[in-house]
Amino acid sequence: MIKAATARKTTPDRVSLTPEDWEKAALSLIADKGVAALAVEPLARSLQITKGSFYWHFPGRDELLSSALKRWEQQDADHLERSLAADENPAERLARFVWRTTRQTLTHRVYLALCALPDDARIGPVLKRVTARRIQYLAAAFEELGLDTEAARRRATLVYSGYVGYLQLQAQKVVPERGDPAFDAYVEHVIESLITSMP
Amino acid sequence: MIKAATARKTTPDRVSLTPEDWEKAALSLIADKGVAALAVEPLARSLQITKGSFYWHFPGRDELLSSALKRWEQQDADHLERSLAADENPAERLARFVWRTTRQTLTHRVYLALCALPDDARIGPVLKRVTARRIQYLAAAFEELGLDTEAARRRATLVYSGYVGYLQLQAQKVVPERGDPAFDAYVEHVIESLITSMP
DNA sequence: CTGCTTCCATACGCTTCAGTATGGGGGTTA
DNA sequence: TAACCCCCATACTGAAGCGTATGGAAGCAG
Repeated sequence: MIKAATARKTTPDRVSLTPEDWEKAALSLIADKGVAALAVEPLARSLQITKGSFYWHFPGRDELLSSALKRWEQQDADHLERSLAADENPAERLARFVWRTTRQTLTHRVYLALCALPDDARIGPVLKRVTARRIQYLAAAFEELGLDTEAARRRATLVYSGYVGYLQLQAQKVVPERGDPAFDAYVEHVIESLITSMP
Repeated sequence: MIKAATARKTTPDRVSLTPEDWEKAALSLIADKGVAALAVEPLARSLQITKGSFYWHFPGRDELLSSALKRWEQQDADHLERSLAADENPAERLARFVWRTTRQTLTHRVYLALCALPDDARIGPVLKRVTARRIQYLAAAFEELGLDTEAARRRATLVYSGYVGYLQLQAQKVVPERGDPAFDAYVEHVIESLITSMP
């Protein structure tokens, strides 16, 4: 019908969408509305385009989800990598890690959304790998601080549980968000209780 | 068409379903497959019955969800009530509380499922009330132990975050389950780190 | 026996989304 | 300019699920 309206561009110089565009849009949608809301047609609408485009780039919904998760996992692994590269002392690194988790909100919201469907065949393995990697990172730092392997793992699990749990509580809006002074006080409390006070 | 097959009864002596039956079945389904899986027709099938029954007892899906959540919340509040009634000393009560959370798996699985949709208009308020109640319970105990109001609240938040986070990690199967000796060791570690070691 | 209420079966229309089929516009290449 | 390929639009089919309409069986009241 009307063709003149097709000159619309979200990013100024892109005329055709790439798989990467779809994957990033998918991750945004997941972060925002959850994995269940990841449907082809609504996503296409949000990109001002039709399904025809999608099914040219991807075989189906599952492949989009898998690709998006793969991208997300890679990104998360890179973050950890860079954290390890900074060779501060372990306590400093842990404290920094905790503080850093209070930023990068998109990654966390995706993580939170994925936590909702740990039994999904496509989500479960990715989620498990990411979680295991993060806990392993924490455990290694605690071990450097002098704890034996098992104690370090327990402590790492506790710290990480605290992180995941707090994400949930934030989503429920029962705890202060970043920006609130009470939030900073809480993070200090966590670091004090679980990191600084090492025997 | 065929009418002779209608003499089916799941529980031997029940001839007609009650709203309570539907609500309990709904909670089981939520605990098992999540809130998104709560659909009228599948639920009816699992009860060996048709939609016609459901829409006689409930106006619609939303009302079933609301009723089921109401029942769940009441049940949870009762549990807390009984916990408070036992007038042990606060430290003992906290330790018992932590240990008790390792049982009542259905309640926890429902809680976990609800955590996945904190923004839902029907789920959010219920979830928020339950969470706030539990944290308040913990904070009160910590205050009895001598912490000032804010410190008690921070500590309670940390303990509760640890609980919620561990639920998530269990769902991901990256941490030991109840029954595993490592699980007991971990719970002991939590109690030791966050409760016993009070200044 | 009649009539009324309770509880459920069956059949229908409506909506949303997955996936397919097919065609066409626009740029590139020869 | 003619052929071709990339990218997308449009128009289907089919599966699920929500909610509605209606009828029927079984029990109880009178």
